[in-house]
Amino acid sequence: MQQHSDPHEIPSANAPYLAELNLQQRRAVEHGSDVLDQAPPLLIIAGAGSGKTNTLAHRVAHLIVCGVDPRRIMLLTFSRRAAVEMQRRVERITAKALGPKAGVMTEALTWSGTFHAVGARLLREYGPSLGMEVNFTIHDREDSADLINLVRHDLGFSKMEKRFPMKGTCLAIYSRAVNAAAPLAEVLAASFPWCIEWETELRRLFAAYVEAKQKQNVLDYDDLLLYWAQMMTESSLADDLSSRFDHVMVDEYQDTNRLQASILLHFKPTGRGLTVVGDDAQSIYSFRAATVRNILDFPHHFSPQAELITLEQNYRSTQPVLAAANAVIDLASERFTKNLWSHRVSSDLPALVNVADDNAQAEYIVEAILANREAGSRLKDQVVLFRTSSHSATLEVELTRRNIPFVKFGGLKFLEAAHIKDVMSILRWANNLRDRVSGFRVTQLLPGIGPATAAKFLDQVARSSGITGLEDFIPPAAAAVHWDDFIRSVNTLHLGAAGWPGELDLACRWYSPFMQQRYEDAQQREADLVQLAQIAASYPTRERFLTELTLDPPDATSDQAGPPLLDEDYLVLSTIHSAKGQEWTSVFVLNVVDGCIPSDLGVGSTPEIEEERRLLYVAMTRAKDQLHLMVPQRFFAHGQRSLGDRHVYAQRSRFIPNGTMKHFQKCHWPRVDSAAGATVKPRSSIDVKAKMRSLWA
DNA sequence: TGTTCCGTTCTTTTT
DNA sequence: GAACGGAACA
Repeated sequence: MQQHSDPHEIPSANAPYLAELNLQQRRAVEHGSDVLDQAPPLLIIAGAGSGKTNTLAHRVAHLIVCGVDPRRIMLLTFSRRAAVEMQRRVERITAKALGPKAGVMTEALTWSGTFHAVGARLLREYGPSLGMEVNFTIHDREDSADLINLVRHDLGFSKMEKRFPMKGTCLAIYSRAVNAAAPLAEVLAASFPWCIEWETELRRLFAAYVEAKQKQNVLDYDDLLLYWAQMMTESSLADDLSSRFDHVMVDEYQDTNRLQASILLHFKPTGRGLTVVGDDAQSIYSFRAATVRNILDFPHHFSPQAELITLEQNYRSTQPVLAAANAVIDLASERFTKNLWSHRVSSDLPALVNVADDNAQAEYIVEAILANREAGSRLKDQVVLFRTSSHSATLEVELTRRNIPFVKFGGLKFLEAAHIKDVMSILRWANNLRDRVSGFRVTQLLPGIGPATAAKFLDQVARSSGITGLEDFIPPAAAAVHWDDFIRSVNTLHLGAAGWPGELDLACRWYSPFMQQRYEDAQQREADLVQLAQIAASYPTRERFLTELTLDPPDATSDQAGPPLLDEDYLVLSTIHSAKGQEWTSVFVLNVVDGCIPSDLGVGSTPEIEEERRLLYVAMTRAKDQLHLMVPQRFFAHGQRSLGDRHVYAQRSRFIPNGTMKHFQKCHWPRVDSAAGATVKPRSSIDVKAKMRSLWA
């Protein structure tokens, strides 16, 4: 697979596979194809629905057709899902141009994935040059929080007279400091002002946390970027890596953070062969330290500057949907780009639907969705979006009651269930006996063993080279019956004697009795383990399974439910964040009220409010034909104050002020038939009860 | 030392 | 409504 030296082989401007692109898209696709790996950097600002993914896929395909070795292309995406989708499209487009031999080429496009996944792969490869061990374990967010908690206890921070920040908060602070590449004091002042007084302790905590990770040979998500970034500051390694890739492309660049930008700039310092794509109006991940400055400042990092191409024609939405979305984003205090336009005419304005409460909201949506299905629209063409995973609870109950299949993205993940974590911990611990979080969890599965005994045992394991030959450790009486089997099973796994995926079966078989004892609903959980075994079978090795599952956890009910469900029709429920980059014919957005969008947690500062505005914009621009914004008059706030939950009277979101109303049709539901007199639904008694309780508050 | 129970605090979005 | 820390009990 060598590059063509003969310029005549470069596809002519009339290549049929490029025919359906518009002028701007075409420019983006063909940028630099006359000079191939000498191409100057390219920045594509691509508005919502402007064919961004398609353009990038065409660019990759075009490069391959022009003779670029696909093994020398790196494609960095925001999620694994996006990477898979991109790959699929590149394949299709390349096949049009190259016919049957295209498959071989696109198969070789192996360097595509998230920054984290690619980082993990590089670190396994370059680890030895960095003084790292290669068989490191990757901790997910919960594991990392657990480890930080252990350290927090060791340092005695868990019992101060004033309460020390909780493990999740500690990790969030650490993570932000790392990803924003900012000093601790700055991070505390900007994002965690209530923790400022703990700066000294936090610094000690983080130092000890880093030390613990290294001792145990584990990396957290942030380390995958941090070590990669460190590697890039070592010029010999950076040069080596840089010379392996002619083209580096980054999707969703508006949602990258400073650490990722620094990796990129060291990777391709001249910018040659670099393409980044994004839309500043859709930046919604600043809570993860993403900064929109990355995309705005991109052109100035290079000389000559990056070429800028803007895609403004929207192919997705009808004009009225787009007009409403534009009206929302127009009110943003800072706007950097473009006004989207569309040829797709429609007389239907987006609907702003007033309903009484959460229940009415759920009923309305179910009715509307069924009506759409009657009219020929599949469930799959419709989506319900929400700010917070818990907002869909009532709707989920209603969908279940009415027997409407659905899949939910975002929120609680399969891997977060206790029994799944237990089994995963067994495997991870067997893989790396120094991984204390896993060992701690596994050891305590045995009856009679709690934190103190587990800690003592793990100390011994750490001092010896394996798990056997620790005869001097005497388990407590209650655990004695299980002890030999425990040691034998873990050791078998540790030695890798059972093979993959047989090892998972072994782990499950050992674990099962403890699960039966521990949980009432063991039956249900047993089914999850079967599910896990199915997933495991699709990975070639234990290490790949552990790594890739940590970096790309299956979504709550989709991947988990597996292929059979994918053939069926189902409704999609998703957080707005998880809906990024996707589109549906009909979109319903829940709780478009102040307190939900914007979230009342996010109204502290102007940038936070602006991000919430963009979030609504992202939600609205997912719609092709139909858009419903739901406005319940009351919503249920989890009882933060005193006695239990309470209803809050809600205002329409501040992002839809009166001035924007002309873009919407206002509806009320249930409809009040004025001729026959108001058909008022009987009020539920909940309010009365709450009032009674509050008499005694 | 392990387990259970009770009171307090915090509650988003995800690789 | 969950998760944590502390206290009481086995």
